[in-house]
Amino acid sequence: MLHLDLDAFFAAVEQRDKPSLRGRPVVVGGVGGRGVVATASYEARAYGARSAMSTAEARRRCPSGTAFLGGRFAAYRRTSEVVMGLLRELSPLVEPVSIDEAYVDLAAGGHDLSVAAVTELGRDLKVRIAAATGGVTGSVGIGSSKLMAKIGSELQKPDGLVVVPPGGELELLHPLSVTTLGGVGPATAERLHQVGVKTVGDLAAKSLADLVALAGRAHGAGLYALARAEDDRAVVPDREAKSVSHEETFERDLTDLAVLGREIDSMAGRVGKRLRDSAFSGRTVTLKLRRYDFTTLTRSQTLPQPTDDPRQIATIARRLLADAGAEGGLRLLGVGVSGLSLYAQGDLFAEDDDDAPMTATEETAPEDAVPEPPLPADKRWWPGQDVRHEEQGAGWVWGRGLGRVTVRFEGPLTTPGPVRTLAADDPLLQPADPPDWRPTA
DNA sequence: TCTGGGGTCCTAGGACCC
DNA sequence: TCTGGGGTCCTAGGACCC
Repeated sequence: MLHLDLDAFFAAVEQRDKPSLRGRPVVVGGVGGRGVVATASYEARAYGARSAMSTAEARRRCPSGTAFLGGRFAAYRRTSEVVMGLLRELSPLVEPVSIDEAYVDLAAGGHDLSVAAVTELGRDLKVRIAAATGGVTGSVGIGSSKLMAKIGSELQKPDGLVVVPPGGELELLHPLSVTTLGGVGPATAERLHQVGVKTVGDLAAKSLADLVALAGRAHGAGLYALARAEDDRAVVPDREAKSVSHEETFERDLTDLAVLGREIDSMAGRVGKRLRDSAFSGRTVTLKLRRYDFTTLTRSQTLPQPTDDPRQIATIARRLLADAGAEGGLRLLGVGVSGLSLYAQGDLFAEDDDDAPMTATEETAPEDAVPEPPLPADKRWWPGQDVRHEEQGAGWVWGRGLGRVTVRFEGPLTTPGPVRTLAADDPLLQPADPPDWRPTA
């Protein structure tokens, strides 16, 4: 496994594009009164500027002559894509973790996995990245798992290369601070410190039961394994998005519900557009708000059908805001949609085609009060396109116009058949479906 | 002039169902 | 005459990551 982490990425792109910034402290992030630092160049880090620090604090620490920049995300994305392209030459299994970070499964790329060979590969990769990006450097870690590769890339930043030889994992891991492990943030670190755990070695001495009691079932079991360098997490090249959201911190706290309503409309517009651009829609609309005193809460509502409609998203978010109230003022609002499915409202079913798969319908949500035209006899639904789940020959098909139509097939969906419209009381839709029913009939 | 924005995953309680 | 045992879905919050 290889892990690549580009060094002070946003600041490095700025220094590449603007020679006058080279060798000078550069801070990229929010430049408004409530901004925070996204990336500080290594020159700025020398003065104590750090990611996630308020920009005001970074201004205090850095000398005059420091460049404070708002960021040019299109440029970062282009540069990132160049780098990801180089990684994909190494292996079909590349998992971008963020715009400046990725894992590569070298085994899947058919490489010689000897220490000497992967060391050479890492060196060569760094040279090619610098050449292709005009001087952006990256730190590379290579090891037997995601855990070891990631730790390797952190050990010699910037411009580092660390190969962890197989068998050397625990020797490297155990002296390190527990906070080196992914998933150990401030809260977990504090609790671990209270029971005397400072290093990964200390962690490895704890029982599974102790860690589960301390950090919860999933997290505790994860820590127990990582402390032993047990990590079989696979590289997942194409993760599907699970939610889409937009949020904004205001320069000054807002109280006026009319003003806040317009902010919601604008955010719902962005979210709806992004959903539409990616052909997703979602059922759960979430409003996030942060009050004047930084208390943060979320309110959500789940719809019977997925939506990507900005007006519908905004209407729900506005109502959630009205219920939550804006007393004292809000410093942040956010609008999000989750529970996503690949689903085009109507469009998938609008085209007529004569491959004539089988289908059946049942209205499941009469309270939706969707005006309900009789189902046209020539309507075609496409199991192959819209099956959301396939297992043991069972599947669910989505229709339009009648609300959500959920049909359960007790048979393979592979054989097309003629369209059938079943009444709600059709025996085929009853719980006692004959187990050998084939929807080819 | 403290404390961004975009996400993921997990937990827990309550409603509801069989 | 005092309370099952699964399971799913929804909501809310929290920890964490980059």
